[in-house]
Amino acid sequence: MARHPSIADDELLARLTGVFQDLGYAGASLVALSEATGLKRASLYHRFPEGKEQMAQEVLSAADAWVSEHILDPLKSNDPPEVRVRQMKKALNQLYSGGKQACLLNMLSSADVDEGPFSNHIRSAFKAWIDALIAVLVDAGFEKELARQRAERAVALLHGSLVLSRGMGTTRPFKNYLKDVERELLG
Amino acid sequence: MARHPSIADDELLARLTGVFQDLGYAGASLVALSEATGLKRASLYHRFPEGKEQMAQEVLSAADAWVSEHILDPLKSNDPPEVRVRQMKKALNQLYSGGKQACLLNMLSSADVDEGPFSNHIRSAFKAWIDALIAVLVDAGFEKELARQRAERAVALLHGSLVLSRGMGTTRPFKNYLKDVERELLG
DNA sequence: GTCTATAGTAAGATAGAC
DNA sequence: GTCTATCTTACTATAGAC
Repeated sequence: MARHPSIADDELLARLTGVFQDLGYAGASLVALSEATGLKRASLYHRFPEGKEQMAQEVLSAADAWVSEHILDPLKSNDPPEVRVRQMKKALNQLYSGGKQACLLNMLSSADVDEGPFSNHIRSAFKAWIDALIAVLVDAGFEKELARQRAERAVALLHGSLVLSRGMGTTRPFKNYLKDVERELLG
Repeated sequence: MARHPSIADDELLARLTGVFQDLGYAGASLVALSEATGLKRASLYHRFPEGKEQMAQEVLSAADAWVSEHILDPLKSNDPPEVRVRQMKKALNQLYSGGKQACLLNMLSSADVDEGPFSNHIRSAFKAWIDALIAVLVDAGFEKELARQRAERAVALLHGSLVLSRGMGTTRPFKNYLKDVERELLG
């Protein structure tokens, strides 16, 4: 028996994502990953032969794909800047569960001080996000260097609001961020 | 022999701090802590009988003391608001080594999802910081609710700039933050 | 594809010599 | 106060039955 997956790939990755978001890479033990997914450790190794590192890599890739579809692509659309930013806003609220979930990029940075297995991935994820925002701001009429500064600031503020939300045990900082992000960028 | 400490308490705590900042709580193994301090594991247990958790607690307390002396007290002084903020700026640059070091509060949050051993400490550290900034802003003439929002935003932006600096492998976000923090708060 | 059982390794922690 | 040596537990990973 059990010749078929007891959990779909999407759901599996979502559960793993949650564990890495909550505990970071070092803190995400196979026991925790196993309990979160309902799969025994050996079953996890069947799906991810290279173990925990592969799980984190695939979790990162899945997050990348989600962000591309729900955030970056909309930001690159031909809609007016305010519309594009508002779409990002909705997606961010989903991505971080209204401020209850930490950012994967922050939680997986812990693993690599100098050059870890996720450094390149994380760096390019941040860069892609900032670049997409720069394009929106340039479209909105901002001079390029100012656009870069504002975009970088908006991404920093987002991640800081998540750090603060987690640290203070309230989603208020994140919610305030969402409320102000449009003005923060375009105002 | 070896009847006297081979490393002073201050230096010891500083080294431990660095490890927790780089690796987080779960990632900071006793081997890493031992190598960073030059003390064997058994010697670390002699100084911290309750082990790793005690080390992290004392590291947090030492950071608290440093922040109180170099940031919070100056913020509570009678100097003009701009002077107080400029003092904070200098201290922040030291505390985070110009953006090369992550924030301890962020790195130790990973350990506790719901209520971990550091939650209260972290929460009150954030709160103390924000409250001190609120007082400065109120002194500068801002209405209280606006002061709270600006203070919280400045703290979030700081932590986000550190997340971004680490993730992108450049201290630029942090340096930009420092450059703008006075205007961000009082402008 | 999932499981139980188990190997192998690294982690946290202690005992006792100097 | 620091060390070597050791213990115990937890973690990562694999083997093989179903």
